[in-house]
Amino acid sequence: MVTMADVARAAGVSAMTVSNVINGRASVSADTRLRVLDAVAELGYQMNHAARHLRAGRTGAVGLVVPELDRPYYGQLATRLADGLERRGLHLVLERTGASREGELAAVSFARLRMYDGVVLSVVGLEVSDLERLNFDTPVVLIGERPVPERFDHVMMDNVGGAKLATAHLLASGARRIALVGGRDGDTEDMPTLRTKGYREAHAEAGVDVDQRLVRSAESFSMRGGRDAVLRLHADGVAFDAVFALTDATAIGVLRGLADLGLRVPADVQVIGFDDDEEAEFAVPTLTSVDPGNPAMTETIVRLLERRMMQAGSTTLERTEAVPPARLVLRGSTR
Amino acid sequence: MVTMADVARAAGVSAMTVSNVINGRASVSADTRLRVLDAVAELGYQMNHAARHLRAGRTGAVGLVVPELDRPYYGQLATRLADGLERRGLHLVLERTGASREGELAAVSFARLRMYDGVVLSVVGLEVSDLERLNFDTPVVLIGERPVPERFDHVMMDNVGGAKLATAHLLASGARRIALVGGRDGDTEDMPTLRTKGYREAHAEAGVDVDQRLVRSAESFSMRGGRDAVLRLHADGVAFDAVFALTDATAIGVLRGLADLGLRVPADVQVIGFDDDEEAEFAVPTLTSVDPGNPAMTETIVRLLERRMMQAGSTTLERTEAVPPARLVLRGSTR
DNA sequence: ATGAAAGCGCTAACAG
DNA sequence: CTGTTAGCGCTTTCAT
Repeated sequence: MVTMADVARAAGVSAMTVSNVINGRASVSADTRLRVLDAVAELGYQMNHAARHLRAGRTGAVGLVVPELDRPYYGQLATRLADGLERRGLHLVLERTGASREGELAAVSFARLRMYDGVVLSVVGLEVSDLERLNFDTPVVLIGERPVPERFDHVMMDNVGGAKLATAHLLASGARRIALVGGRDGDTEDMPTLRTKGYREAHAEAGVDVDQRLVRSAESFSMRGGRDAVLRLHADGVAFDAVFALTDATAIGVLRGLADLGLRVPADVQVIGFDDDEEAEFAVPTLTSVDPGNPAMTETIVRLLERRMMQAGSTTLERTEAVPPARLVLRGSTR
Repeated sequence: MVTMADVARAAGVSAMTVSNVINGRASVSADTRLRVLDAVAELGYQMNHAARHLRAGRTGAVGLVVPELDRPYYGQLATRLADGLERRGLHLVLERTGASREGELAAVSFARLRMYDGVVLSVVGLEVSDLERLNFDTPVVLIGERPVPERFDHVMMDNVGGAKLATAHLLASGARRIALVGGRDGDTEDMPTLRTKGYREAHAEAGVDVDQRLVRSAESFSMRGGRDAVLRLHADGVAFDAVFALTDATAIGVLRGLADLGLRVPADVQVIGFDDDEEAEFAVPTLTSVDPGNPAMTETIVRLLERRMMQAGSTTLERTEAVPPARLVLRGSTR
């Protein structure tokens, strides 16, 4: 292990000067800087991040904590965030919670989050009370749909509005029996409940009744969940002329299920998803989807994080709750 | 900030005893343990990982470093690895290199990798010489297709064999003009070159000539890259009765491109991908793909990593190069 | 079964 | 412009 002290000795300076050179701090003579850099190269010195972190409290990394690593939505979000952060000299690191609020998360993850200068936390499945306990002073921006404690910045999608947009479009194009795949009526303000609310509001405004059997929960918001739900719907003999799937991944599964059933999209059944994942543009047929304003969300997240990371004890900062407007992107799965 | 010393004071013991309790080390009386745990709960103490890391050299985290965060293959690999590692009490953290071997990676990432107890590194775009410089003693398992320095464990796909399998299947089913999307002839042993080699070998064995115009590079191994390549192929007036796409993401793009062109799959054109991503099962039509032995790879990676993490100075360990056998998974995109 | 002392490698604060 | 001192919060080692 080569330490700064080793480099200092080799260059004939103090460890402090090495530190100053490595961190590009002002006031090091060009000559000294060169000698130090030579020594660094010669010895193959690499910074010990743990030591810097302990002493300076800074890691240079931002953590993005999501429920699952294999959902396109999160992968694409991570990419956008990583791009935005890199422009500001920060490095993105991705972790998963496993979407379960149990043990692992509460016990391990919360302590781990202090490894980062800032954290973007997707709160699917976490209770407000869990978040209350998050009492370290790392800047945190929450994303996702659950209600969150007052003190956190929160960036969320317009779930109700977006779902309403999608449903209204289907109704306007003549659909009268719109299956809601992944839908759920409940009193918790989670993603499925909110999008279901938008679905119902659109129906109410159009004066169309909702057949309760059309609202189908899915085992997960995955491709498999979408396909299985639509196959079950059909097996149960429930007729439908359109599907609003609660996520794009689910919608891709729905398209697959409809193909299994020999139903044509959009001729027999129209389909709309939510998220505007890149997959939507390449599905067969291409998938109409609700764009929740992904670029705006990214921009906002980075800005909020940066703001809190600037100010150390940022309790004075006003708390922001941002909801970019949703927008419908029309593609081949609707008429 | 609540430290161990604070907890120790509250519990009327020494910091050392707190440490022993927290780490579940033996030899703490049940009574003392209880008092310490009470104090921990009361004060809301959370371990400072940076300090532990600096002192003990252990983080409990394994890093997976991949070129891109928004490729299904890597997301799914990460999920499998995280599952495997969690069973052994380790935590997976995902980082991206951006697939460029420039600056950022060499300068920042290598030092950052010491943040982990072990590292799984996907080496797309890295040169052997870069890896040689990776001279910290963190256990590393390399994945990906580039040749790697002697001292690293390496888990790779059977690129040549898998590509040969796919191509041979297409030839056997009567295809005579198989477009190779993403293909490239070269002398570097990278993924495209190796898969192209398998494609050519299958042709040679079947005694079928390859029209050089059928070997098309793609801008990237993404959906967009696949679609664009197939559209260009058509625009150039090159006839083809099958497509072997170098990755599943590329193949999904190819399916989209063929739909744009009004070509039916598999009636007019058969398609095979590589990776056996979950997407293959849900594409329209479902996608025949080369399964590189993903579960076996995961298992091997975890085992190799664990082995080196057990042994501190593991230079004595024999180095392993693992290549699980590839297998063709037949689905609806082939006849 | 518990504690005291020392120090991991770095950098803030100050001195020269 | 450069160096000295001290200490971040934990754990290793050795005593008791």
